[in-house]
Amino acid sequence: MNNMSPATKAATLHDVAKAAGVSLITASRALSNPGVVSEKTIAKVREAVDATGYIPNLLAGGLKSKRSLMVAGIVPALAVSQFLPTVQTLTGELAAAGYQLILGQTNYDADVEEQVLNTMIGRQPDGIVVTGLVQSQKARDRLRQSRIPVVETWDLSERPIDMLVGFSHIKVGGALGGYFLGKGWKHIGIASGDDHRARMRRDGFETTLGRKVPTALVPAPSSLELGRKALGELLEMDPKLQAVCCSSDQLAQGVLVEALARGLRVPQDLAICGFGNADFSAHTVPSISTVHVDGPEIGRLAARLIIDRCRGEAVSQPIVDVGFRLIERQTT
Amino acid sequence: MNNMSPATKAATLHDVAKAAGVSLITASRALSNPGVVSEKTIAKVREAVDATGYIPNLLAGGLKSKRSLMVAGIVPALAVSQFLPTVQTLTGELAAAGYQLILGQTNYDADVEEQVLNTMIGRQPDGIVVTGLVQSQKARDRLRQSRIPVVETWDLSERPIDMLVGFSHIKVGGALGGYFLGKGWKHIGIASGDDHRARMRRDGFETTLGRKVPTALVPAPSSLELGRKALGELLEMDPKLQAVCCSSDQLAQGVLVEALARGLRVPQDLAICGFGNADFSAHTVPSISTVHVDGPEIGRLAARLIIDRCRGEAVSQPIVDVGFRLIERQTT
DNA sequence: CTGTTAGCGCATTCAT
DNA sequence: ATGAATGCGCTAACAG
Repeated sequence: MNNMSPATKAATLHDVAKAAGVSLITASRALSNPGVVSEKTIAKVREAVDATGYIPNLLAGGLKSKRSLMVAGIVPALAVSQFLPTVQTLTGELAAAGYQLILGQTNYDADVEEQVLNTMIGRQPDGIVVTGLVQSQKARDRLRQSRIPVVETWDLSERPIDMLVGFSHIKVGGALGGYFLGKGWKHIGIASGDDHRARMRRDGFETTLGRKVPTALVPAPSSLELGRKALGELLEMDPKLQAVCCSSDQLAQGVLVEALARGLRVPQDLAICGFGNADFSAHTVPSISTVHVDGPEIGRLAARLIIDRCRGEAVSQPIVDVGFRLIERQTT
Repeated sequence: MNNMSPATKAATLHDVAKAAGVSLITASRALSNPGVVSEKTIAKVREAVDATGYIPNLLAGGLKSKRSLMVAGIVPALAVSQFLPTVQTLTGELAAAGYQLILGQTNYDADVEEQVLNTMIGRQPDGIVVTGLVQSQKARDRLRQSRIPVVETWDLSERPIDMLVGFSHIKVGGALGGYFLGKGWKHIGIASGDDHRARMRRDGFETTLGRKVPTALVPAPSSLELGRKALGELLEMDPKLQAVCCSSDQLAQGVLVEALARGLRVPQDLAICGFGNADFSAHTVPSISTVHVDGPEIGRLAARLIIDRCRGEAVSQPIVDVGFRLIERQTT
């Protein structure tokens, strides 16, 4: 290895070429397109790279080649655990293909979202992955105009900006409504975050039940604490409460804890259902019934779509419905 | 607003300048350094920006100005909930200052970490924030040589690569050990992840107790499920188990659930202590004793250090110990 | 206050 | 298989 003074300027491809005794472009090709360069030259260049400690400047490469090898990922807030498996898988799959993820947070605010997306476009990402549908129409137009591959996720729409991997929250709500109907519960409550997707599930739920349902709304991010509070509110609205439908497993766990603390038997006195199939839900006592969504798969597919598009391959199915699955456990 | 055909090439600063009837550089200054440009010119340029739908190419700007306005953030895995508040705050604070975060995941693997850091350096970030200390010596050397501001976090070291915001895991373990000693518990067990920092806390714990402690090791990421399993293992090792020290609140919650499921009274039959002060820990029944670490503050300080350094301001305190705090709740 | 010139580091033409 | 020239889009330096 080398032993350059720490103040030395970073080596450029120019330095590598000089050290290897070849031209700039040959060094470039040896590294990024070795197929067209002789073995011997490649070896020399490799050696020069080690000697100089060269690290390619991806900014410069991206500027010229129009491929930044970056993908923007937009979430409402990182701590929304709902999306974590998706973002984690997305990041990993992209990294495996040589892409890095730039993170943006919208705080559930359409104006911030628009702002963030603008900045992201300026970074010339090779793709943009958004959790949820992009709210602002201005941002949608701009994204479409930018010709950057876009994947909206965790929701369904007839007219995505470009591509989409998600599922129908209306249908989730409907399925839950049907399940609650089948159980014959009359005194039902909802504990729900007040974000867009939770509202849609609630709409689907109430539509299937054919009536409005008493609801405790909680701010994001939902948590065990808020679930406990929500149950308190719901019991005040309806002391005969038999079952609660929650917009997340965190809330459901809170409702469960509060119910047990109040001496209610679950599910005999109070049934509880969550959403998201969090890692803990199968292992609480009693275990939490919920709706499973394959978060990692959403991330994987989103990465696949972006990468295929970047490679110029035709994307045969730009809208993927990954569906969902009711999981019946002990709380119902 | 405009109504360009969607196939139109993206507007460049050149187009804006032409539309505004000024030179390229004036347009540039009107946008990035308005102080030195007349009101009238700025207005004209602003208008031209709207008309053309111009979005600055930050790749090009960064190449020339040597300020990419990007910061690399490295985590073992995004789903390690321990770090989420830090990363979320970091991302937010950086965004507020005009910087975006590029995410990298190491999967607790030193080779992957080295690889990821190399790629990151190639993106010319204005700063790098790492959770934990960088393991690979090669990577440390390279980072130092790169002259990029680096903040290591969530740990303490006499010789960080550059800057550091964290606390001593040895001391956390020591404090927990002292607390357990004070309680007079004899039959003690540890449920611990097998990552570097958890090991250090365990070392500190055992050192203070003056003996080895039966340990159930669990793989990352720790979870409620693994906590339940761990208690099973610990009870097999020592049926008289009185107290368990866990490396995360997720594990602690699992131990709690399993203990209650086995009919043990907590804390009378079994005391439990966690680490991290997760959002749920204060609200379980019984609530979980734990060690509080200010994750958001770590993110905020890391952002501050990077930003100050980028602005050329002297950083008076490159090593910040944010400390920790034992929180005694009902499980002890 | 505004403009001209130059070049960041690399990859895509073309040529040899 | 290798090389020379050109420019990606922007901003830092210097002029005026």
